[in-house]
Amino acid sequence: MVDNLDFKTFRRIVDVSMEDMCRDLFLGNRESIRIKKERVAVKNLVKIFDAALSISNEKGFSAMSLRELSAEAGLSMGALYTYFKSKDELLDMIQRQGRMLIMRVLLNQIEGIEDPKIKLKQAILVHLYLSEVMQSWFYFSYMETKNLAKDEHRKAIEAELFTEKIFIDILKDGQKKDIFRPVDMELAGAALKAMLQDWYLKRWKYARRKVTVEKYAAFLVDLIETYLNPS
Amino acid sequence: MVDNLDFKTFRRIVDVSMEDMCRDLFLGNRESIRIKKERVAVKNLVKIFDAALSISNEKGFSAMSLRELSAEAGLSMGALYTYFKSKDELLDMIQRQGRMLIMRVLLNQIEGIEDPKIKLKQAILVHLYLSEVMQSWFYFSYMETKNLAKDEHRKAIEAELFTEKIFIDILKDGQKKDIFRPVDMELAGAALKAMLQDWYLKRWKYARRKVTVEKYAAFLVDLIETYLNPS
DNA sequence: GTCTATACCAGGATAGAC
DNA sequence: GTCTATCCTGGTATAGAC
Repeated sequence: MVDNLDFKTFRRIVDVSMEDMCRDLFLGNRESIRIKKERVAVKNLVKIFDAALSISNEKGFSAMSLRELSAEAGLSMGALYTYFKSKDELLDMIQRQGRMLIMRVLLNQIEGIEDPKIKLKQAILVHLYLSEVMQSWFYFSYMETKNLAKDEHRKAIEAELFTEKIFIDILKDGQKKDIFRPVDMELAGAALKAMLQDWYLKRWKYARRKVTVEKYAAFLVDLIETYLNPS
Repeated sequence: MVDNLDFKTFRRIVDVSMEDMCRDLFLGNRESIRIKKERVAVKNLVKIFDAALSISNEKGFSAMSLRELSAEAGLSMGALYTYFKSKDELLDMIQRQGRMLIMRVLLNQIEGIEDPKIKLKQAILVHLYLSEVMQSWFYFSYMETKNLAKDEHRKAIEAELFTEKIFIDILKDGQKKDIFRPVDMELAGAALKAMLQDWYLKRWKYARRKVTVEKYAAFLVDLIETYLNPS
């Protein structure tokens, strides 16, 4: 039986940062990025991504002008365009890279757990902690999905359904093993997903009420377990 | 003891439509709207609002050009500007008018109910049914809140907290009367709100899975009642 | 690799004819 | 009340100097 994963431990064992994300991006797109030195490229990509998320989450990606982005990132317009070919491509890059990172961490942290109850809890904790560390990315991703080009839009929807399916599969497994009572697990999974998303979509609200991520996690686990307990 | 409000009945007894909303808007802003004939004004406002919601929900309000809006609404650019002074004002108008309508209906439909359990159910049903009828407005409102000017933005946040508080108050009342078990009602209210919002934010998902609003409502009531049942 | 200067176009907004 | 024609700002994108 594994102990509860707490937030501090999560941060220590899981390597997630803007820098990692940008390094992955650089290594995976060497051809299309005109800058060749890794140190320089990663440093600037971090500045660009940070600035883009910060401005976009304030006023929306399409309302962000590249002049603004250039000022906030501390790079000239010309320099920006050595990292991406168009504003739309920048949007795609941010979304794609974030999705990859999330999938990797989430799957990684729950694999090998057999007990559905423990696995469910672990998945909830990892999802919440991830969205706590990468809040600006999660918020951005949610809000800007509909502005993506068709192909990327489709992939974003698939990713959303895929993570939801991870939860639904755990729930169904638990039901088969008579650990959870028989309810509509598709709806339960959707509801769970909605509450997980609320954590990063309404961060201002929870911050104002001084709700920590661990308190929210405990509440969520309690709620879902109470609902699923055999009666 | 009241019977469950079903969706069909709701549609019959509650008068909500774009036209009503636009008539209210016209009557409340006679001075600032340059058109004087009610019939003409309301007809065109409906066309403008419908077009604006449809385009914005596809690609975002700030990405919608007024030329596009003018084409979709079937009015010239010049005509558009007799109904609002600027694109930003249009955004404010839509948001403000929708908020008023929702408050009116929601408060109206739950007032006078004493039993917390029945009142909670009624509030959930009314919220879901309202967002079903006005889905495009709810989606728009959620997605575009952050693009509002400072003052309207503040009001939108207040409205969000106000409706949440309606739920939290019912929950706390039930707890005081020992009908619900003692849990953190602020968190329960927030979670409930998140699931209510998911209904209009992820409509495509529920439509694809053929989940009706009444099925979703029943699920939500079951989930929250199970959680709150005294143990 | 990065900057400045500039091209070019689309956007919001309005004047004035009908 | 509505339309057409036009203004002008500010947007994305790039060329070419350093």
